[in-house]
Amino acid sequence: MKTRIAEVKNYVGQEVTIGAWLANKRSSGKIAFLQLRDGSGFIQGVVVKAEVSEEVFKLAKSITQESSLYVTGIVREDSRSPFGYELGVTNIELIHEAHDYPITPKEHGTEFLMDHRHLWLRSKKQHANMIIRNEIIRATYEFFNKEGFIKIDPPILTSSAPEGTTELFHTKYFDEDAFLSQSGQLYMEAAAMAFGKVFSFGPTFRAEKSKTRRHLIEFWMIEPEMAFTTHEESLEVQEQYVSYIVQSVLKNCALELQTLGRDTSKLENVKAPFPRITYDDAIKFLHEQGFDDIEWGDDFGAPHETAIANAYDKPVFIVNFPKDIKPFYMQPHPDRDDVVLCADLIAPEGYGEIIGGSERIYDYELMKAALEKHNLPLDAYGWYLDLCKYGAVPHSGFGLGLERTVAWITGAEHVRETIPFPRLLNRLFP
RNA sequence: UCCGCAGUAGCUCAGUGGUAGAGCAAUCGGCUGUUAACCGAUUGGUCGUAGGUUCGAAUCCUACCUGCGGAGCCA
Repeated sequence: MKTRIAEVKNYVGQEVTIGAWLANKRSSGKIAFLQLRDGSGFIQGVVVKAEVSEEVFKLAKSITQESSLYVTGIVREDSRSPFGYELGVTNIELIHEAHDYPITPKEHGTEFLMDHRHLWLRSKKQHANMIIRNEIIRATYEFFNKEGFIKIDPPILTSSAPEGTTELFHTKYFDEDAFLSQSGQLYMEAAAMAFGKVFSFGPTFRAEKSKTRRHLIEFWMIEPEMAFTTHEESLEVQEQYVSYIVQSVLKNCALELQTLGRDTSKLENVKAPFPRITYDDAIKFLHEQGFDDIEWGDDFGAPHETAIANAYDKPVFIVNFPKDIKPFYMQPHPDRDDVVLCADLIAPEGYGEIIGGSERIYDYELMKAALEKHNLPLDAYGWYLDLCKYGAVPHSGFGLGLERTVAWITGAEHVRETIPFPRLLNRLFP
């Protein structure tokens, strides 16, 4: 019976064949332990000299790391295995013999591992990272489908910047100038007026010279947008959504979290509702904590975000930022002219901002004035202004950065380990 | 763009002016329950690049390149 490692629990006591790669091996004179992986999981194959042919035992002792094999054996439960099962090998068929696999079972530096990212993905921890990333993606689709959202795909090639500030990747669109999308939000607002509740999930490009553990040049963002929805209602969706993905990972990726050595007690507590602190109170709090390098009107730096996050045992919303440090499309606070209806969600343990969201302006004159104030060309934004012209409604939305969320949940040191092939300031390879 | 750190064997590193080293990987041998297995042997070098100081430079000086960590900006 041909099967995969993830399925062997269904075949205890039976003989199965698995297509696998050799991750590592240990052997002595009369027994060999093969650490096998097949993409679905990791299992140990035990080859006992007395139980197999001489050729098979000789082969077992000589197989090189990352050679591909068909391994046949009897599945048995074993408490010594973290996975719970092992394979009593009866036969091995060598498919391809690998030589001088670069990533050895010892430690390696970041540069070397990143240069071999195409091979590094095979290792146990990177495998666990990608499985958890996949679970977050799966739970995202499940959550939004359950809540009645429609998935809408905004364009990646665009003619204008949603927010005039950040640097965009410039390219040519035949004879025109074009830019890679840095956010699908404006398109999602149009989609929300067509479908009510929508979400996007796709790549985003920022040509920023950012070089920290929280930044990628190309990253993936989930951007829901909801018509007839206030800022407060949007916050409730956000905390429900984040709780849902954390609880899904805890439920479905226990082995992967264990492989990564993640302290899950800090994740178990992540259940809605999340605490909220106003920008005003956050500034006061920071001053009380002894930060004298920030004043009302400044944006938070990484140390500020971390200090605020550390005051809570769940993700925390910072709400109502000053208008001047936020993008043009945010709805002003009804009682105050100087702040807008927005929130950043700060993840615990120093992982920083994972969501930015707001209620959007829907008054035509207000939007027109906002565009003009930011020197954005009205002709390029004409289609966006149309949304305020034909049946405008209060609406809110947010963007969640996938890699930062994966980094937080997996406990990764750096977001580069949370995406299969990271694009960084100095890395476009492999 | 700015600040700080680093570049020596395939990998991780030691070596601060006088013959280029260790562990791992690889190869060979040993070992019946290993968990980065262990033990013995063998193989393995343009010391990031260019220039300079010196009888002599991996080591000191200058420039450049590359990477890492952080800042700003952001998700």
